[in-house]
Amino acid sequence: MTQAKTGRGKNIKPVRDAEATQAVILAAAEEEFAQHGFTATRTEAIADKTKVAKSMIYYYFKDKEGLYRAVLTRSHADLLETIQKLELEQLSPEVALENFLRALLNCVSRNPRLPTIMFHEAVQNQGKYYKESSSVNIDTILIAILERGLTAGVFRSLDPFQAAINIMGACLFYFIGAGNIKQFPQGKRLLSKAMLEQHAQEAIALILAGVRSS
Amino acid sequence: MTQAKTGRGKNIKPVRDAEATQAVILAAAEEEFAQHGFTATRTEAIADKTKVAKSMIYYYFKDKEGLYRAVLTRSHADLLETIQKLELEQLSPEVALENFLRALLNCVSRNPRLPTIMFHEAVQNQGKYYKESSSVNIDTILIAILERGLTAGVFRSLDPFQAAINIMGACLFYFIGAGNIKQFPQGKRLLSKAMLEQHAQEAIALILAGVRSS
DNA sequence: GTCTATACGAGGATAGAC
DNA sequence: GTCTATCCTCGTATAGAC
Repeated sequence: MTQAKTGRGKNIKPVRDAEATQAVILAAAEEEFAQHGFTATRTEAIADKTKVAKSMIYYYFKDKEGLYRAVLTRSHADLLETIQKLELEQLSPEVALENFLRALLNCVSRNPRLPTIMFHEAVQNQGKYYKESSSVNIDTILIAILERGLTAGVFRSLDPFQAAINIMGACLFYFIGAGNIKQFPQGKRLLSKAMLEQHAQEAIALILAGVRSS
Repeated sequence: MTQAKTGRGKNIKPVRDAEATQAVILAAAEEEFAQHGFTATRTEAIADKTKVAKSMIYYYFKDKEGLYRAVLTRSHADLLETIQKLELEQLSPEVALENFLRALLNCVSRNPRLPTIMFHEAVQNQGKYYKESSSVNIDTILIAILERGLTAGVFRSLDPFQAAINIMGACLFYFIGAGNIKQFPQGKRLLSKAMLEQHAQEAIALILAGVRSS
């Protein structure tokens, strides 16, 4: 997609690649929306980051809201596909749960902006756009796994709905709190590869131990 | 503090109570900041909600940022005091953990805006104001409990730092996701008294089972 | 202490040249 | 397709009467 720039006489500027430009805008928008949410994000901040003109946003995405929708759907679709590919219904509840968690954590580790995007959407917009962008959601999938494990007797007695939320929290809060947490004295780099892997391990261990029966 | 209004001739308006006005503004601001975060909150929205003039915000709190700081410090202090009163160092790690969780969940159940305020602060402002407003933080307290339990051998082998974050997540994500979650088909009222109590129970059970050794 | 009216800057969106 | 220049609304903050 990103073919060679059509740089003739002048040294850098003229790019002229519709797809590339859109991709660049989307990437920058994702960062900005992830940090600030819809309202507080400035279109100019996105433009500055991309080094394309602000008006390109309106050319490709109509307005700020259109761009927001685009970011939201893309992020969410990415996560949802990954999870659905696992075909968790085929597996035993314990294995299904572990695979689910591993995939989820892997996905958000690759794109740590995802949790904060969803968070902003949930809090600021009360899930308005979120709802539009998908019929199925991942919580439902997790609930189903927990229910199967309950009836099979491999999980301890718990409320699937409540447990699903708390499990998601144990996985995702890390990314949401990252900004705050890095202010701590020890000043660890939470999004380094090593720390992300450790987080995945720790979260999975906590959850599996937390739901197992006996 | 909120003494009788000095309503003479006219039917409602003239209140003239500095403390009361400040309190009203603070309460409204807390709601708005909790939903929208600092930047996206409109001072006018706060004023509309309070039915006092917008300029009162500037009179009492200098500017939007001053008001934000006030909200943040108050929320945080409330939570921190509650936890510190427990004198957890005196207790065994298991009991300390359970009391900690119970107090935390009780506190945020009474004020469900607290988690979203802290979250916005973490994500949008990277914990800038948060850091100012307190030297100690609750995560540190939780980490200490986990470390004590580790050396005592009552908790399974885990990383206290990582575990503390994930535990907080299991408790608080419920409130952060509430906006999104209520869009679900079943449409439960997540902030009803019954549901909040169930959440506390479920979260505590999950965490205790998750950290216990053997 | 409280209100109304307003100044002023920031930011979303568009026009039109290239 | 991309840019620059510009319009105009919205939102913070202040002035000044009561």
